[in-house]
Amino acid sequence: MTIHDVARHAGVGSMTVSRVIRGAGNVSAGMREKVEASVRVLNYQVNVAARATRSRSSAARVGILYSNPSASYLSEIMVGGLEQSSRLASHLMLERCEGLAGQKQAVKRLLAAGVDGVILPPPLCDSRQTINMLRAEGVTVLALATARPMIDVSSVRIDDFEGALAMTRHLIALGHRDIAFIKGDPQHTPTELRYEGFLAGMSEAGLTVRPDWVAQGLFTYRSGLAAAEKLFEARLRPSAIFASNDDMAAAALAVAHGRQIAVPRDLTICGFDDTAVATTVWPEVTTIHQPIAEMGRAAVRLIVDEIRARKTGGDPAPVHHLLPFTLMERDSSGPAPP
Amino acid sequence: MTIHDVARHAGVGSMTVSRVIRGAGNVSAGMREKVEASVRVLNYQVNVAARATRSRSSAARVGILYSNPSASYLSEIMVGGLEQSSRLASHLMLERCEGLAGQKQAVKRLLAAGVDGVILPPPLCDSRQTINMLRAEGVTVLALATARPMIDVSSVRIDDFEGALAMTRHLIALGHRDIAFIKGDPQHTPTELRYEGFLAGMSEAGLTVRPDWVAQGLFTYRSGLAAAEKLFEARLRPSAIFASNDDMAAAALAVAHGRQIAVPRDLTICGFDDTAVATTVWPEVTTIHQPIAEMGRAAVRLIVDEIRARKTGGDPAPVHHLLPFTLMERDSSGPAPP
DNA sequence: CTGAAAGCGCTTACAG
DNA sequence: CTGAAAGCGCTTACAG
Repeated sequence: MTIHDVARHAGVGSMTVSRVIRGAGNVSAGMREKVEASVRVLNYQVNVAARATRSRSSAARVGILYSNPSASYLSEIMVGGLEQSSRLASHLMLERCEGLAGQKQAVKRLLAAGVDGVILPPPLCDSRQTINMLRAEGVTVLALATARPMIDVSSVRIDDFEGALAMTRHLIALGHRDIAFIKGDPQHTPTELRYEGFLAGMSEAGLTVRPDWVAQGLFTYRSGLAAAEKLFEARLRPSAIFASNDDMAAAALAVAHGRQIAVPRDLTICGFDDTAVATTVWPEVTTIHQPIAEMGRAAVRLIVDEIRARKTGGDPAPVHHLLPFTLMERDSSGPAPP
Repeated sequence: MTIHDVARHAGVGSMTVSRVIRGAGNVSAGMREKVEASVRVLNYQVNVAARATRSRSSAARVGILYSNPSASYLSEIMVGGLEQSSRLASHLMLERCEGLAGQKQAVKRLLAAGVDGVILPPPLCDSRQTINMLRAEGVTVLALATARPMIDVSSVRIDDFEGALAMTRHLIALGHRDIAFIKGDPQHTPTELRYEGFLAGMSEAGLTVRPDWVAQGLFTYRSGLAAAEKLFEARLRPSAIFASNDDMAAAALAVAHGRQIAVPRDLTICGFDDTAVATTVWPEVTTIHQPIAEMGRAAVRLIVDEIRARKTGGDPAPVHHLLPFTLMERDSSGPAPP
């Protein structure tokens, strides 16, 4: 089943079929319809390999460079990324690195494989050093799920501030007024924004934030254990704990369980990110869902566009794409006790 | 940089270069060396797209059909699978499904995309129904990380019995004699094998298994909570708990934490699989690591071989590939208390 | 707006 | 064992 079979079936030239399937312009409506009908009838599918040989510019090679911490995102990124990549006839590569030395090696491997662009999930998305290393080799870079996009680097993300604000409003709507917060690692970009979103939500409801109800965490489970213990040692016990990621929310859940505090009857706990652990623990954690698959799709689309523009001599401006998040209401949250 | 550049550099014909890079026979040692040297000097890389156009048989399309529970494996599978896939110039697709209806739709989408073969991670790898559905459409199937391979379906896996045996021996070597076990979901294939491996390890050391130290779980965190609570209510407390997966080990850890039992000082806890949760919780869980990336690589290689054999009119026998596991000693295990 | 020709980089026959 | 020719299925110029 080739382009020529479709052309014969539709009674047009092969070039017209090529134009239609590529979505190129310069095709009359009548021709387009005939071709599209034939494509449907014959169940034609482009041969991406053949396409790639001829149109060098289409065969963009895109790498995803990740380090351990973001592994939980990875499969979801791949779901969207692979789909988009096969649609664009681009090639997707996965490369893992750890530490700075490992990073340099990984960049070398990617270059040897001929990458044109690299997508960086967290936390590498916020490493100026990594970005510069890649750019020095002429590689196009895109930051995925970063909280603070750099003005000169294309990004795909959700709004962390708005996410935290939405969660805080949700808790307040459930009747909670005594809300504690577990902050994330000060080194990571989402930390500040999520905390500010929380403060904004409290403030707009006229609620105060007690200093002993704010605990410092590091986004790890272990830090969540310590933070939760600290919160429970406060003079008054909050009716809800908003942890700024799911790992720490899961830890808070474990601590509550150990203290025989029933969740959500006596205490509401919620997180952020909707990673695997949120649905692993029990009760499952109410959290802010990042549309990671969608973000992977968008990332591949944007970076391939940018690569193509660059190959044809252009100097495309960075694109910043903001996607909507979703508040996932699960069993770890409930109305405030009377 | 093409095959012709290499040929010119080496002073041979392009066909000779093609033979060398493909690893085909019929090349004299002298020629081979000259070509290999030039490849190295010029840093030549095959253009997989071009290769794929000519050798039709290479352009195998492989789908990975997964359902939610195995999502934690997915990124690791992709790491190995993508690498192998790009080496073989095959195409990898990802498709998710939930429930039986979703499964039928997913199979339809995969067929529409023209898959030749489908890799099934757990738990779909053990669904005769799914396998038959795919086979009815002429699709080659491979079961990944199944515990009980079906005689007529190719598989890539580790030995669950040996894994559980190794962990049990490890605990015994640490001085533990009072070892409790949390079983998995009776519906899943690894459950029985892991339990048998545990029994074999205990038996060969002349240790008895107390009935009240064996708890039934379902592989979920929640079931692990209940199972651990039950174990702690036994008349005597074990010095080690071997949970048959990491989710349940994490739950046991949470229960121990709640009861102020120090891990690993007063209690050793270990799991199986080495999924993300094993390194999320604290202390990190000692567990049996499945080499998932390697398994992804092997799965793609085997299924592409099988697809090619079938395309050329052959009727290849199913292949069963067993990979070695690794015991990951982390902080949740330690010597038995005196 | 449409199509016949040339060529992408490789491999499959075919001939020596 | 070695290589010149033809062709994979598509797209990029080029001509109408």
